[in-house]
Amino acid sequence: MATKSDKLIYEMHAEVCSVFSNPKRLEIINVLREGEKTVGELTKAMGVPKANVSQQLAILRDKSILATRREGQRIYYRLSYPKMLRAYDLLREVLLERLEKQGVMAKRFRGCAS
Amino acid sequence: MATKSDKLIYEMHAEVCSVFSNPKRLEIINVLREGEKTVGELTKAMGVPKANVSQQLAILRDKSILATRREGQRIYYRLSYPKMLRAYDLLREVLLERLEKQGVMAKRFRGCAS
DNA sequence: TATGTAGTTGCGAATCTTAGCAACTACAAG
DNA sequence: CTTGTAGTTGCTAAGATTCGCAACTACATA
Repeated sequence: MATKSDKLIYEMHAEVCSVFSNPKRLEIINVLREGEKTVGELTKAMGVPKANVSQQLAILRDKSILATRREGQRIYYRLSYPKMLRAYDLLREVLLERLEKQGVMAKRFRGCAS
Repeated sequence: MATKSDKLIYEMHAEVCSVFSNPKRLEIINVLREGEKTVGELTKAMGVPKANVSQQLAILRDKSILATRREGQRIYYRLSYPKMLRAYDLLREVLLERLEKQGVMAKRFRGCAS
């Protein structure tokens, strides 16, 4: 049986993972893969209101997934844990496998050979 | 700039990842690591009401993260994508690194040498 | 000090998630 | 057909997330 502290770990684990449960946060993480970026650069890359980007950045910063560096007026964001990128990629692979499997199913259903 | 179909991929990616954003689902995945289990076994292992476990299983099944096999009255659940376990482990490592870093900080703050 | 640019924060409304409970279906054995 | 065990589903209240908007702080330059 799971102990009380097991439960606590699962909760903290879920908190870290929940970083990945939002498309905008995933996009931020993916853009930061190339290296550190300012809020303005992220905003432009994503085509999303600055305040909204800043809110997502705050969530990532609070979970210490991102670190920052100020340079004059600009604030540069970067990834704190490059390991997250491996998890990101693995989960995207799972998505792609799933889509392919479903695609094959859809084709079979429609009676296509290829 | 991110295209419309990029956005769609990010959304589907987030959907897959959101599987990890709940402690009970993480526990289910972790228990299934040992091999397939019935709902009753999961319920016992987790100490959570059966209906609640079943709901989480339904979410995982709908996202095709889990597959099932019936045997008499019992239904066995198993992981469809073992890759998810690697992502699970990587994200737990991130958590542990973060905790350790914070632990070190806390110790420094309290002035402990070790 | 005043103005502009970069970024953050607070708030409210709409939406999604979660958990508990009761009622339900599915199978097996008598 | 009835009873028991295994699992699922529908409903609902409480709580969490998300997004847009306006107001805010921080720094630089004049």
